Amino acid sequence: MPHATIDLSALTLKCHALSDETRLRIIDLLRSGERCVCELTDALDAAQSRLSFHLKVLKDAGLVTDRRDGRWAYYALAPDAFTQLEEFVGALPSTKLSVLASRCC
Amino acid sequence: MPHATIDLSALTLKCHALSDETRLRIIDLLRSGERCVCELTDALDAAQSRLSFHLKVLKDAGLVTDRRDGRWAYYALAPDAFTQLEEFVGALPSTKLSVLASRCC
DNA sequence: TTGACGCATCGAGAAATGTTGATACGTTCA
DNA sequence: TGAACGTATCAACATTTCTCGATGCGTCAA
Repeated sequence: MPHATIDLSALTLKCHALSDETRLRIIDLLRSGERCVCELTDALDAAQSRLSFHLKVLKDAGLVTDRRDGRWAYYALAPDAFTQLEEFVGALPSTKLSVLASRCC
Repeated sequence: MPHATIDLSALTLKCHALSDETRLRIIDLLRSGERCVCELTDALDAAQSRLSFHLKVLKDAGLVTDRRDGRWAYYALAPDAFTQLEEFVGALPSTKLSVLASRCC
């Protein structure tokens, strides 16, 4: 009962999403505003299916949002998610995980 | 030349270290002070080689330090590393990756 | 010096993650 | 309607990560 009940999946999802170079580069490109997938494939010189895969990881983690416009899909950062994760990482050395997991992300 | 020169390994190492439930639980146990490996194996009910593996991941990421005392190895959190990572995550949506990578972590 | 202990490391296998090319789906425009 | 486009998804494979048991090394105590 002690730790078996804590759900850490939301936390590990977010951290995992930031643990890949391609995804950090995507975030870097979205810093200046939303981009469609084709702009990202051009900028990163990566296959389109690869970008879709990584964008899904980022979206499932809640770090980006997507928007459909005609045949284009635009992705943008979700700044609040970064703020939450920032607080989580900062509090990690001093706050009980059970508290963080329930409060955060 | 644009992004090929940025070394993101230190950043991805740290984020990857936080993307695993076992390692988050280790951090949770180290919150109240340093612990030897055998205390962690007891608390987490995990094989000793498994703990050593995850402790190495955390250590390579710079999130924990280790200290030898006789036949025991004591691990402790490295709070500064969490502070740095906290700042990195918070700055990510607004600061160029090249700047973050060179400054941070 | 020998044996028990605590820990790191290794190899092998299992599981998860990432990549690639192909295909399918909805949209736009002729 | 049909063809070109942008994107998501899939299957297959490659790569990485994790787990487990075994082994080896240093330390301590008898």
